[in-house]
Amino acid sequence: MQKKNMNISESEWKIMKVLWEKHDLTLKEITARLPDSNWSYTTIRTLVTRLLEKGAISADKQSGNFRYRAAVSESECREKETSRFLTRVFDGSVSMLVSTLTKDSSLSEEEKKKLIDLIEKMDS
Amino acid sequence: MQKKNMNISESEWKIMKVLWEKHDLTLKEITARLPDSNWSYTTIRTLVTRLLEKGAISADKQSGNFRYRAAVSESECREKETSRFLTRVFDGSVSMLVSTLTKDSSLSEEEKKKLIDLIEKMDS
DNA sequence: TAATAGTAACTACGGTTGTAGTCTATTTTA
DNA sequence: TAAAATAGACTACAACCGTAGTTACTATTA
Repeated sequence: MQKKNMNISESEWKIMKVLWEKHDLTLKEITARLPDSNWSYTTIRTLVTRLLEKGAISADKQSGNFRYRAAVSESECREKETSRFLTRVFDGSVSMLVSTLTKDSSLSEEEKKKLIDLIEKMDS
Repeated sequence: MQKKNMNISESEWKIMKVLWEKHDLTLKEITARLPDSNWSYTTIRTLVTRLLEKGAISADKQSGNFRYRAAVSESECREKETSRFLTRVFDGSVSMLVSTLTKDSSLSEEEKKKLIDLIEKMDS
C-alpha cells in the first residue's frame, strides 16, 4: 500500500529473499524454501500477511491458492537499508564502513579481489 | 550487564555517539549535545536508562550528578552491527554490499578516493 | 455426502522501541 | 527556611516484532 519508508524486519527479510529468488509462490512453496527456519506454518503466514500489509509483496489468486510475489525490488530494498544503516552506524561515511569491512577477518581473498575489482571499475 | 548480543536501537545509537565522542557526561550535557533531536528530557533519560540496563554504558556518581560513559567501544559496536546488517541484507556478501555502495549516487568524489585508498592498502 | 485435510483469517502475547508524563528527593536560591 | 528548580525513579502506552495458536472456510477423497 504505502511503499514509502516501509520497514522490513529481520524475519521478514528472509521471506523477501525467497520471493526475490522466485516469484509467484504459494505459502507452501515459500515454506519449503525456508528449510533452515524452524518457523511454524502460522508464523510464516503471519510474516507474509504483514508484508502484504506493508505493500512489500502482493497476492494473487487466479486459481487454487494465493500466490505471492515481491512488490518491491531487492536492489531498491538493499539500497534503502544500506542508506539507513550507513546513517545510523557510520554517520553516512562510506569510507568508515569500508574501513570496518576491511578490518573484518572473515573477508576471504576472493572477496577482496572482487572488492578491488569493483572499486577499480567504479572509478572509470 | 550482559554485553553479549546487546541490541542498540536507532535512537539509542544517537546517545552512544555522544558518549563515544566525549565520556563522563551528565544527562544535561548529553542533552546539550543532541541539539538536532527534539527529544524531551525524559525521553533522553529513558534511552540512557535502557542503555544502562543493556550494559552499553555505565553510570558513576562521584559527586553531584551521575556521569555516564560508554561501556562498549564504538568499533566493537560498529563491527557487530555491520555483521548483522551484512547477513540480513546481503547474505554476508561484502562485495554485494560494496557494489550497492558504489551504485549510490550520493557518493562523493572524495569518498571514492578514500575508498580506493582503503582497498589498495588492504591488499598489501 | 460426510469426514478429512489443507488454506486462509483472526487472535494472542510477551518483548522492544519511540516517545514522554508524573512523582519524589535533593539542591539551589530568594 | 520556604519555594523553586533540577535530577532521578517509576510509570505509560501505542506500534512493531517474533512467534504461534484457534477458528472458519474450502476442496478433496472415501
